Amino acid sequence: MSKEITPRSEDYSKWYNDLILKAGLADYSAVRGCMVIKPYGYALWENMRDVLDKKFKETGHENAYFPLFVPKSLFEAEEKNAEGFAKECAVVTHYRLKNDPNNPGKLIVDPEAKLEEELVVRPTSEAIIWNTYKGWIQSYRDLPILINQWANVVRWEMRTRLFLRTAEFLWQEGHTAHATEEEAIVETKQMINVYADFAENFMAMPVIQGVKSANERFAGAEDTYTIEALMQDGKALQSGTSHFLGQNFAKAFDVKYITKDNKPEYVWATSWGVSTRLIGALVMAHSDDQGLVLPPKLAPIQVVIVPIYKGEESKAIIDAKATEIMKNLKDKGIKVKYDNDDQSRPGWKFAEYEMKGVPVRMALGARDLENNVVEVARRDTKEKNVLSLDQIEAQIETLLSDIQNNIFNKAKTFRDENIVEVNDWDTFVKTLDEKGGFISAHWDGTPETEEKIKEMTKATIRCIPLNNKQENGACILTKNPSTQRVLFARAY
RNA sequence: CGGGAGGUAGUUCAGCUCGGUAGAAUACUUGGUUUGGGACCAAGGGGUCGCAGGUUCGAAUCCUGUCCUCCCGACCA
Repeated sequence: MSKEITPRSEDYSKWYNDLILKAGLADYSAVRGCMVIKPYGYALWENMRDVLDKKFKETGHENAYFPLFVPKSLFEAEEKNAEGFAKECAVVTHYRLKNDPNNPGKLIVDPEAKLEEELVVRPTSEAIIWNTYKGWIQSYRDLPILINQWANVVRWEMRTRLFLRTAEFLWQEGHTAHATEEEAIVETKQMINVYADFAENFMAMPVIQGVKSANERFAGAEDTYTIEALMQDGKALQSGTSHFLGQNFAKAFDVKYITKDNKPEYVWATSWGVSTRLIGALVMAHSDDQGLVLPPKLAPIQVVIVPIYKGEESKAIIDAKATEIMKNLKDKGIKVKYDNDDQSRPGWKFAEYEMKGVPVRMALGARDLENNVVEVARRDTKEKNVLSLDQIEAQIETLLSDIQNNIFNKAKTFRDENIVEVNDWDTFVKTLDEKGGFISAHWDGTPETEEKIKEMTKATIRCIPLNNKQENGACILTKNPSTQRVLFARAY
């Protein structure tokens, strides 16, 4: 069949692309670097979005929506932020097309319709949002502002990869304003915790929480907190970030509030986001050469029932039983699909749902009905078991939970096996080349050293883990004194 | 932006070296037989060969230009 995917061992990136395309998550589009998210991929995003949205609301945030376009003068207000994003901005310069007089049927940009001021298509929304917050904040009574928006952003990346880095992507961005530094820092940490909890308990993807080095920090932030995950090929993936923005944006947009003591004070800010990149992370974290492996908590379909019948009469009987099982599972809140499509045969369906990563498959045939059993296959281990149809709902519920735990543990074991402490340069380089993974090593704390290491090895500091153990040591490269280890890796 | 690969049927690709009526597999349509791991038989439909020029009696094939996509790198979430 044409639906085979390239094995990971042969070509990891080809495997990844094959998987996305053949599992029906996304397609390439006519636009460079932009992809079409297909219904199955979008369903996955919706599930992620719903869980996150609930968590944001539980932590006191509200959703709002700000414009796609940012006037250039606003965009450039916060210098570091502007500088950081400038080289990847799409810019709107005109607002009208007209017929090409020299080429009938074709359109040209109407030179008469040049904008007074260019509009930047948002690569992130701090500028437009802080310009707005200025009008909303006068007193300490107006604080905090805790807002999130679900949106698309555009970053004109030189090289793109499905989900991991696309020119346009979907994300959420939280933007909060606080009266005190302390409160803003608490918020920043709270949100990275929300992300870590989501990654581990829903995506079943273990992450390391930490702080970015100055080089890797978000443009315009005082501190960037990150969750870092490890992919199966040994490369790290930054999966979510939460920024403490200090008073940088408040100063840039002149956002002050009057304190209880009637003194003007700049507002403290945070911003935090995760994107459709998480889908790429999810794919790479668990999937295998047969296709996707999805965590039950996020899978668009948790259980698929495949009927196996001979003739119409047998089909009718199995239909009846399968429909009953489906109803009972649905009553338990389980997402079930009963695939009684007569156009494809069971074997084809088995392969297809494995490709799509459906966690549990039930195969129900006449033979099973006679014995009051059903064949249940789990996607993660590919184990098949014949289970009694009595209390099947409870058994499936347990199984789904087992699968969720199992794929998390598997990913965690892999991750833990791939964090190594390294104390000398040769081993550092050798480990990167041969094994990949996170390397815990001493660093002298200077941006120059980090830059040099990056140039020499392509490895960057992924983060300085939170609650990092303090110990004296010597920098892996310069041998200068160091007080703690940081995590290095090659990253996506 | 540098390097590489590519654009021919819905899809994957062959054909190009050496110019001569556009091919395969798969998918699709119809009919039949099937259904416990990607079914089988029969018939059928489907492509201005990325685009624009040029050479030629004749171009998917040769030449020039151009657009686009993917992969690797630099940049980045």
